[in-house]
Amino acid sequence: MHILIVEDELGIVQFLQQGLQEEGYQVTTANDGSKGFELIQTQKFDLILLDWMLPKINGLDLCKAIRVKDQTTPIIFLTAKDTIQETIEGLKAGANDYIKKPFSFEELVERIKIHFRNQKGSEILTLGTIKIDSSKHVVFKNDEEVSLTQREFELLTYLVKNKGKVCTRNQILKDVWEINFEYDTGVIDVFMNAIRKKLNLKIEEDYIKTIRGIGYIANDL
Amino acid sequence: MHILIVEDELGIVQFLQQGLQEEGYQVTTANDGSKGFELIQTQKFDLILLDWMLPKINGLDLCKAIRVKDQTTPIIFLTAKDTIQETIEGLKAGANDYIKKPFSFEELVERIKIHFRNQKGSEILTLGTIKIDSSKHVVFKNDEEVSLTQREFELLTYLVKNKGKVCTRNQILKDVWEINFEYDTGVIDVFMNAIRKKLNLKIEEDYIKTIRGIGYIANDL
DNA sequence: ACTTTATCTTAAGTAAACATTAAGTTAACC
DNA sequence: GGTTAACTTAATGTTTACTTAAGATAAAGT
Repeated sequence: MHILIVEDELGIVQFLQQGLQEEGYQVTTANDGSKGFELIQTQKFDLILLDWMLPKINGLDLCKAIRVKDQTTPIIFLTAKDTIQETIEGLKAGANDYIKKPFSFEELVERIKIHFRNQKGSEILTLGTIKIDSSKHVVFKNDEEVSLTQREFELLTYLVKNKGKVCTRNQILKDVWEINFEYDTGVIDVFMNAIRKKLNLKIEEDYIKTIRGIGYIANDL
Repeated sequence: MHILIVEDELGIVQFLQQGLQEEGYQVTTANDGSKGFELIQTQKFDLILLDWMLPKINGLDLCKAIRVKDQTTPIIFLTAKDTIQETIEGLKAGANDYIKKPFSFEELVERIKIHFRNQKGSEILTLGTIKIDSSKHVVFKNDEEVSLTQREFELLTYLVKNKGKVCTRNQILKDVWEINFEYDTGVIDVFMNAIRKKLNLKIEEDYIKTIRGIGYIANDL
C-alpha cells in the first residue's frame, strides 16, 4: 500500500513517514502542492494525506485538481483549520476524510485503515518491487506500469503465486499452457525472456531464477 | 437512501430527522440500542448514525454487533466523548466515521454524502469527459449529447460501473446479455465498435481499452 | 580446454483475436 | 400489417500475440 504525504512542515513529515513505514506502508512525500501534483501524474498511490496550507498550490486546490482525473483514491486532509466552514469546503472538494491537528497517530492509522477496508479485494500479488493487480490486469515495477501480453501475464502470475517453490517446465506447460503430454517446445524460454526484458530482470540474482534442468523459481530477495 | 438514527436524546433526533428528510433522505429512528438492533435485523439501511451513550445496548457494542453480520453499511458515530482513545475504539469496532457533538448539520450532511458517493448508483456516472445519467438514460461527451441504443447504453454503463476492473467477455455476456453458457459470438465487438464510433474513442489510449484475450476495461485517464 | 547439453535470444511464420462492414433477423411502433 | 430501428449473425480485413525454429551463449561434464 503506497501512501503520498503532501505536507511542508518537516517535523510532521518525518513523524508521519517513520510511523507509517513502521506500520508497513510504502511512503512518498512532497513538500509543496505542485510537487505533489507532479507525483500524482506519474505514479499511482493508494491513499493521499494532504495538508491544507501548502506552498505553491494549496491543499484545497490540489484536492480539486486530483478529483478531476481520479475520483476514487481516498484523500485525507490534515489541517490546523478547525472552522466548520472550511471542513465542509474540503469535503465538498472531494476529500474523503478530515483530521484536525494536533491529531493522534493512532487515530490517523485507524482512519487510513477504514479507507483501505472499503477498497474491496482487488487481490494484489507482489514479487519484490513488482506488483500484479489481477482485477486490473496490470503489472507495475517500481510503480511504473509495464504492459504484458496475456500469456506473459499468466506465466508471471503463476510463478508469483508459487513464490518460493520451484516450478518445473512440465508443471508450467500443464498449468499455464494446458498441455498435458510430453512435448518438446521452447515456448517457455521465449516467454521468460520476454518477461525478463519487459520487467528488466537480470538473469543472475534477481526475482526470477533459472533452475537448470528443472525449471524456474520466483522469490522476493 | 435510507438512514437509521440510533439516538436517545429526543431533541437531537428531531433535529436530525427533520434536517435529513429535507435533504431527501428516508429516515428511521430508534431511541435505544436494542431497538436499533432489531430494526437492523429486519430492514436494510444505507447508512447508520449511532450515538455512543445509549440505553440497553451502548453504541460501541451495537456497532460491533452490526459488523458481525454486515461489514459494508457505513456507520457514523455521533458522540460527546472527545477523548482520542474512545474515538479509536469506535473506529476499531468497525465504524466508518466519527463526529463530535456539538456538530454542524452541514458537516454531517457532507460526511454522509462521502459514504454514499463511495457506494453504487450515484445516478450520474462519469468516465473522463463522458457523463452517463442513468436515470435519464442519456449520455454526454464533452457536454454534447450522444444518442445510444439500449444495448449500447447498457454495455457502456456496465463498463463504467466496473471502472478500473477488467471485464471479461464472458462476464459481459452474462451480465449485459444474460447469456450464461459458453457461446461464441461477435456481438460484443460489434457494440464496442458502435460505442467507440459514437463517442469518438480511439482504440489506442482512450477511456476504453481492449485487453486482448480477456475483454475490455474502462478508465479515466 | 573441449564437448555436450540446456537455456537465452532473435527473427520469421502462423494462428488467433479483434475491428469493421454489410446483410439478415427480430422486435417495436405506427 | 407495413415500416423503421435495433439487434444479431456472418464475412472480410487487420492487428497482435503465440509458436516454431535456429543460432548464440552459458553451464556442466569429461
